[in-house]
Amino acid sequence: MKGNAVFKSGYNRCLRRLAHLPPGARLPSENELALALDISRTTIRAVLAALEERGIVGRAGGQRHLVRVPTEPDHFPDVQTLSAGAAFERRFLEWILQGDFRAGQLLNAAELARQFGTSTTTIRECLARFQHFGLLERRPNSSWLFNGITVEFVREIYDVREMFELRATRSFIERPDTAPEWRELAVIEQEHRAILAHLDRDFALFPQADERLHRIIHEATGNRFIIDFYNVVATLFHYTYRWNREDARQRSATALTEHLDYIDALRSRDPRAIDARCRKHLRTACATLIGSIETRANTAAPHAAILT
Amino acid sequence: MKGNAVFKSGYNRCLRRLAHLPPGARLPSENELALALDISRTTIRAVLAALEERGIVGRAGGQRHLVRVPTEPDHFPDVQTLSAGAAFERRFLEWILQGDFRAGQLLNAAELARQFGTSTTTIRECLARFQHFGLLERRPNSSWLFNGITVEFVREIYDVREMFELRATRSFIERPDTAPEWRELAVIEQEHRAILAHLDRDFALFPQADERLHRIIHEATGNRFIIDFYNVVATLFHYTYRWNREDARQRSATALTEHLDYIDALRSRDPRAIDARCRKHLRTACATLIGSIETRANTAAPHAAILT
DNA sequence: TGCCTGTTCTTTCTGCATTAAAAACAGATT
DNA sequence: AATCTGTTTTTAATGCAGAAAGAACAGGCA
Repeated sequence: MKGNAVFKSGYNRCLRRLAHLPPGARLPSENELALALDISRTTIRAVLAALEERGIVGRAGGQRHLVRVPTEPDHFPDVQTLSAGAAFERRFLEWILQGDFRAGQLLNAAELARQFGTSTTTIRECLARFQHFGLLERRPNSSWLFNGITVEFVREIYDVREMFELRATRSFIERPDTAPEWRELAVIEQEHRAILAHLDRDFALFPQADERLHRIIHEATGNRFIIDFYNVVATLFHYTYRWNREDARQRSATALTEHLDYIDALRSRDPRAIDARCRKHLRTACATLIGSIETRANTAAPHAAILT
Repeated sequence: MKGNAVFKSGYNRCLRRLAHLPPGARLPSENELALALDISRTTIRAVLAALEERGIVGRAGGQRHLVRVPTEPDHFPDVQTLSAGAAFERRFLEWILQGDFRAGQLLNAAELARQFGTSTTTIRECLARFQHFGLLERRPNSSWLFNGITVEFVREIYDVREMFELRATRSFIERPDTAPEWRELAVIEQEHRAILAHLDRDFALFPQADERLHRIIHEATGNRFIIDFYNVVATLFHYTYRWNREDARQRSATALTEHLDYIDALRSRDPRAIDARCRKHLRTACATLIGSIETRANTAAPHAAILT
């Protein structure tokens, strides 16, 4: 049966909203809440009914009011607020990229379903998405082949990424000075400087800043294929970033500095400077990733084979 | 239940193979057949059992022999040799791209399942694939949005395609003279000349030749993202080629000539010449496609709304 | 009239069951 | 020893059903 993730996430978000109200306050109308939480009125009604049930909300006639201020234990656990598919996607990527699963191994849907406690239907649908990432290959009427994050794979990704990002910078610098992107860029620059200023404390914030900068550049193209590709890249990097924790501080510092140069180049609107800085940064990033793959291959023993 | 498409396609391909043998001839072993038809021995055994049942194949002890030469009516209809998913994919693309379905309309899986006579499971899985094409957008817990082949969409595709193809030519010309790609290119060139020589009769062969040329170039990169993208492009073009039948002959002639120039440039290995010819050809192709979209928008009345 | 809540109907999500296909195993035959 | 066929065990493809979420309809009240 369908897991009521929308209900639970709505319930939690609704609680958070009520926490700001004083006890006794009138609740907003069902329509207002539905709009605010971006779920249907049907679901809001279910949430409100549950809140009444638990004595958090009371009603007089058609009007609802807050009975007591909700507390932390009133919330559902976060895991339950993800749909079966989304939850599996997260856990699966974590498992396959962080764990010891190696390129060339086969995955079977039935086993995964057992392991992750969901149905094969959900598994199949999600694995199909990863095909798109170039991570998995489907072999009809047979198991799935894990292609793995190999050096070759990273080269292919970066090859495309460089093309796309250079192309994106051209769209970016065509924006008029008044465009919101330039303001956003200034904010990103400040964020970078702030991290650099307290590097020892904050270097772990680098991935977010990185994602924000590259995303705004890619999005300037307005090209759905380029943006879609960046989403893939960002997802993969999110999960592979932690492969090599050594020098994380140093690597962040280098990348942040390269970013600042890159931002300067963008401001200058000089294509040559931009190309040079962008290429330089991407090459460093690519080399870093390849480096962690190799470290990983040498250190972690492949005691994988949980699944044949 | 699972439709036995593998069995039926194997059955047909097996028949075709037997048609070359004289009556009374010994059949190859199960293993050999399984390997040759690229299906499992289990399925081959089912096929052979069915052939015995129908008196096409007989057996003495463990040995099978051909009793009578199979004829056309012994085959299964082609439609049944496609898996539920593949069959739906084909019919759906045909329907949505050839029909009057317009950008911005909503699709719902339940209705499609009724219309195409398959289950919603299959529909969902396939629609997910088309997300990748940029054709559809999934809106969780709600219907699918058809983005359509708009002028904007075509511009985005060609923007990426130009980057990829220019990049691919660089890989291509790095191949040594002895590489099989150059031989294949020569064959493609001959094919082009042959079509041009009998243009009035053969211009309908152009799409195949076009696909073959561009594919060999893209594949030279060995980059899975580039090749995957070309697969998307090729599929879309396969279904949109027939939008504007006017001037099909003339358009093919232009493209074929541009291809020949492009091939010459590749042979010269001169990057500038290649870029110029490649760009020119892609711009023509893009303009042609945009032209047919506009024609289509003006002529075909949007009496679509089969689905709300 | 416009917004609210109550109700009903439709559609998606997701687990499960069933059958086709593959894979593994085992004895037989050359 | 290698290859063949017969048999059994697993796994993937796909339809279906039940519950959740969305959408539309309807009466009531400011």
